[in-house]
Amino acid sequence: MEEFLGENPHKRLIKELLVEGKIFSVQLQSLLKQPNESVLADELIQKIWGSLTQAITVLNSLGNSDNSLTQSQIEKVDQPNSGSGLKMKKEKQDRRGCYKRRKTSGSWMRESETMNDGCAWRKYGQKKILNSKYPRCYYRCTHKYDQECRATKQVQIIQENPTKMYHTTYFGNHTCNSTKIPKHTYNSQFNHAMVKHSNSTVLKEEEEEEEEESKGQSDNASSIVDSNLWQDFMPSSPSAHDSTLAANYNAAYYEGVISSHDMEDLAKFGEIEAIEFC
DNA sequence: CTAATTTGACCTCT
DNA sequence: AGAGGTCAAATTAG
Repeated sequence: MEEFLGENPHKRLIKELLVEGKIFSVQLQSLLKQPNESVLADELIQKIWGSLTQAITVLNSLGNSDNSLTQSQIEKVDQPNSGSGLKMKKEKQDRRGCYKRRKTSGSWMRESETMNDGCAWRKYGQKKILNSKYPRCYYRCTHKYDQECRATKQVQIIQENPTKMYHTTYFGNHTCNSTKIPKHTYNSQFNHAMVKHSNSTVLKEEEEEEEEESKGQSDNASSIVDSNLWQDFMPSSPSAHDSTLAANYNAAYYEGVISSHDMEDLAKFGEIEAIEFC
């Protein structure tokens, strides 16, 4: 959510709808023509979903200025030495229950057979939810305090499903450096999972890194690759001049996925340094 | 002993 | 008023 602040909403919408939506859709289309690619196709579907969710978030913020104000106020309160009344209250009183009810914007969801996503989470609460057979569990990043990582998630068993499936809602990005996501993947952050994971060399490197890292952790290692895939569609601030990103955009243009007009917009907003097409 | 989990209380929001 | 989100003391696990 924070990544939206200070970013041009128009720019964000173009990224989410014109670029990500189109690129991922076409990639999915080509994947569906190939056998044995159902896992990657599923990941792409999740990414498209995430992209659309982000776009809706931006639209919501455009359509309701009151919400934007509330968000900025919340951010202000969170800053140290803000001196606001709420902050004073937080410092001097019992902080239990002192929170703003979470809005669904800025969140994204995932359904899986395992709760494990490769990150270190700490459970901080569990609630019985109305009309729900199973309770909802609340998790925050283990490094909330030592690295000020504000990522949280809510996990709920999907009751309709006979096999145990988990519906997880994520809030905020991990800002800690404890995730198993290789830096080159995490930092580029503009959802290049298809590019990266279709490259066997890169994938192998990632698996080796993960194997090293997983030695000291209790998480189930079986879902590490899966976790890296889904982590790629975490909403986050893209690197404006990421070379892979620019290459991806240009490839998308050549494939006809995005138009010259889209590319002009991207150049205008600084997503690519120069328009490479003729 | 330390870290994680459980659980009831407390608070905000609808 | 009640549902949902968070806190923190108590408890459990490693």
